[in-house]
Amino acid sequence: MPVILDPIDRHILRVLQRDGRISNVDLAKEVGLSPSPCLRRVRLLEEAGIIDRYVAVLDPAKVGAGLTVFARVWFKTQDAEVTLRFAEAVRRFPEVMECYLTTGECDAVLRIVTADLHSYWRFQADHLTRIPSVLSVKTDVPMETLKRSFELPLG
Amino acid sequence: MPVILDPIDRHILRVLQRDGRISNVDLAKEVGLSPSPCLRRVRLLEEAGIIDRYVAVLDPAKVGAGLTVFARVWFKTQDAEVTLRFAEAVRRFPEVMECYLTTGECDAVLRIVTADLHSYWRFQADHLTRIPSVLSVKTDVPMETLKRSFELPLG
DNA sequence: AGTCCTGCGCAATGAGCTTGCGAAGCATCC
DNA sequence: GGATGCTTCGCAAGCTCATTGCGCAGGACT
Repeated sequence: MPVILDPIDRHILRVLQRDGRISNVDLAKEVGLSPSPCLRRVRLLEEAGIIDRYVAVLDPAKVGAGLTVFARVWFKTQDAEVTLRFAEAVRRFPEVMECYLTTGECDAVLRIVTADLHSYWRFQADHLTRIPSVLSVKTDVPMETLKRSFELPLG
Repeated sequence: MPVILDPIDRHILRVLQRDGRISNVDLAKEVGLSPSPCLRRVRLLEEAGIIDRYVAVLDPAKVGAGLTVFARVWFKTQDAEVTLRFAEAVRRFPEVMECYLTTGECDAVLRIVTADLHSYWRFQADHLTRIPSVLSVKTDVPMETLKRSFELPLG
């Protein structure tokens, strides 16, 4: 069950993280295999869940989702009930791209995507702060994206 | 130059954000077109930069990158020189998946991925706090991921 | 040395991609 | 009001690529 990753597997993963739609023959050439064992390895990586899925990455600015906001959230209380309800609420909002429960300064970190600052404040007022679990919200608003990578480091 | 998105284009984008490797014939069926005009639309979306790229999404836990940390960074000063050097430094670290320059409470927000908390503190001590621009760092450490979506809302 | 096991390359078949072409819908302009 | 030009569709042909089964080589264990 635990699939070991040899250098060729890591090479495959590195290439697929850069180009998820590369043809199998090109991928095979890149990693120094013939097409069939290369495809077999990819299938194994998929079945093992190491490759979770393939997605198209859109340009946020060009589809009316130009603004990213990081919202740090504090809960009213810290019980399981509260986090569960918060999770359910958050899952329904497509604007919330990521949601993490944290320990330390705040209780949750959200990455929220909207068209502009106007839409964001509307979302926060109308939806985010109305979730019963939420005590308060603090935002960090990026003015510029310096780096946005999708490639996990593979040792 | 400004490419307009009709409902079919948005439908295509929605599907490709969910499955970036769907075959063109299946995609065409899904959106109610024949394969050729469907492929043509996809090509146009790619050339317009609306589709930026296709990537394989890996399971972080299974490739030794199980820990995500949000680091908020404060700079020593606020000039262009400092941000430029910070950007260059950050770009070289594969652990830094995202980096945003922010306004408000802190100066930058980073999403950093490492194997575990140990590796993170080592990274912060050895690399992050040694960037000359950096005055201080505060971290928010997720204990649990409630949501990790790659699908931008498309109206 | 013999056997088992794992992983590679090769070849054939079938599916999907890609391009050119003709037709239909629609707006514009005499 | 009808003709013209533009856009975008569907169809068909050629070609690349994915997929599967099979034989073979190299290493481990007996």
